[in-house]
Amino acid sequence: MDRIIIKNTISLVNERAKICGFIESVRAHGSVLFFDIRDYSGTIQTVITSSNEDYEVAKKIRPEWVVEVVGIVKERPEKMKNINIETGEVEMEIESITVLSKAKTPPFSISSSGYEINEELRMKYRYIDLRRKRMMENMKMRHKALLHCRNFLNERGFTEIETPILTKSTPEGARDFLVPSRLHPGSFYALPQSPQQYKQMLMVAGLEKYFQIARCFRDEDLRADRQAEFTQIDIELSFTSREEILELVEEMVIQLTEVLFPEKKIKEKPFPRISYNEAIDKWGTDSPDLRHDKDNEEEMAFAFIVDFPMFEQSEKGKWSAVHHPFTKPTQEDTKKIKKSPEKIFSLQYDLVLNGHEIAGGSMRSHDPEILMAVFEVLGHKKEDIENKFGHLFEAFSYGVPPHGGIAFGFERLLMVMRNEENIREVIAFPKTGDGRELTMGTPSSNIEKEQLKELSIKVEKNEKKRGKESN
RNA sequence: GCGGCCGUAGCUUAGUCCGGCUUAAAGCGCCUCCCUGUCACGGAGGAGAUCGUGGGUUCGAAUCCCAUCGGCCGCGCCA
Repeated sequence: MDRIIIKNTISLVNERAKICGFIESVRAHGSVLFFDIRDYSGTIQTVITSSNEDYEVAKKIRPEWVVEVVGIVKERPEKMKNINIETGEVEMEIESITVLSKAKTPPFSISSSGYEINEELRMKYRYIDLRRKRMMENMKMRHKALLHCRNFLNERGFTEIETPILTKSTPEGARDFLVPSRLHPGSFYALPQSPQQYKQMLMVAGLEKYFQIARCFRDEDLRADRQAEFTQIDIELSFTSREEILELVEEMVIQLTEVLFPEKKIKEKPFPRISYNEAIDKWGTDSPDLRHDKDNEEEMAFAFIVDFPMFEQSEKGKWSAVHHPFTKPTQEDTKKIKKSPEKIFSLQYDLVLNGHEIAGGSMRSHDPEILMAVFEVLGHKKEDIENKFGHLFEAFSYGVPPHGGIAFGFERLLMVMRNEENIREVIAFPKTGDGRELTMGTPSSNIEKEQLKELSIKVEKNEKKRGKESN
């Protein structure tokens, strides 16, 4: 007999069926036993009486054991229906029950939302934590949202392309995670902070409309809405304009909201375009929360922030790019760019939602002279530029379509959509505040000497930190 | 790197300010027994805590002091 998923039992009244799942709760009444059984689709009440030959086995069954049940789905008598659960109009009369796996008592309750439970404990036993309804729904919505975006972009002619995870350290920007190379002792790959340069080279390749669901890595300190490892929906297209890109992502997130989160109200359509200077003047931030009521989780206040300054200056007088150096300045006179960087604006844009920056992008400099001028303002020497970005200049020298793009911080978007305060709630196995993953116990210093030797790595022991090791 | 908050049974917390009425309390969970219609089942009983760790002050420390470890949030950082 094939196993059916629990939510489908509703349509099988008076039929024999097999279900599998976890014991959610046990209610014992002498010679009648009720088990609520849960699988990923839902929960159903099952019942067994002392006349059943499996009754003695059933009496020993405890919450979270994994069982297989064969029985008859019955409509419940009117007064025994439970309108509070999806399958509350039916129950399964157990004919036979088999224990597939016993379970220890879980270290914490999984019937609650889980917010009250010590997070370190939740992370250590994440595979149990994910059993709770809220987490299960977060994971399912994550899947649906990603699928929605993938389908949306596919329908508009975008090609999904995977760029390397083992890539090259990028100067400036965030710290890189480095990976030692065995075949090239002393050389390192870096994990991508974003697929930025690869996707621009795909434009040189003529692929025109690219997207990727891209894992990105930044070795910086974490925040409630920031992880070291995260997912971007990364988009780039050729022969485009700022407005075309804004309209594309606007349509994508409006559809996403209306299809998957119909309870949400989008405050303003089309999204307002607000200049950076106006945002700073009015709200003192470039990611303002524009909701009427800041406590209203159902209100989605999207806005595009545009017209960013190209450069910002540190206290020491060093210039850096507000976004990244590939962003196209609005000024095309390279002399003016170099002479007064403070006056230069860029074709950068951010999408903000309820006080969170959820996407950022720009039109890119495809003119090598402008790109070079920007690098010079940033204080790179000519040979440095050749060394670090020569590949991009060379690529551009073979003909490059004007192009631009955008990248979504996917988890941040999802976090807001799911009314979560923390990005960890929408990630299956997230990192703690100090960058550890507690289920596996990463990072680990428990590396075989032989492995280190192959990689030509010597480790200076840091006694102070060793106590934190999980393995 | 800096700042704030936090750490007491398996879980969530009370007690900490103001040291002794504490043999450290409660709810949930767990174990045993009873119960044929519950669905947060109910009833009876029971086990379970060297109060994060180390040191100090004191006749006496969960409580005061010092150090240390761990967690969360924020700042820096995040092209």
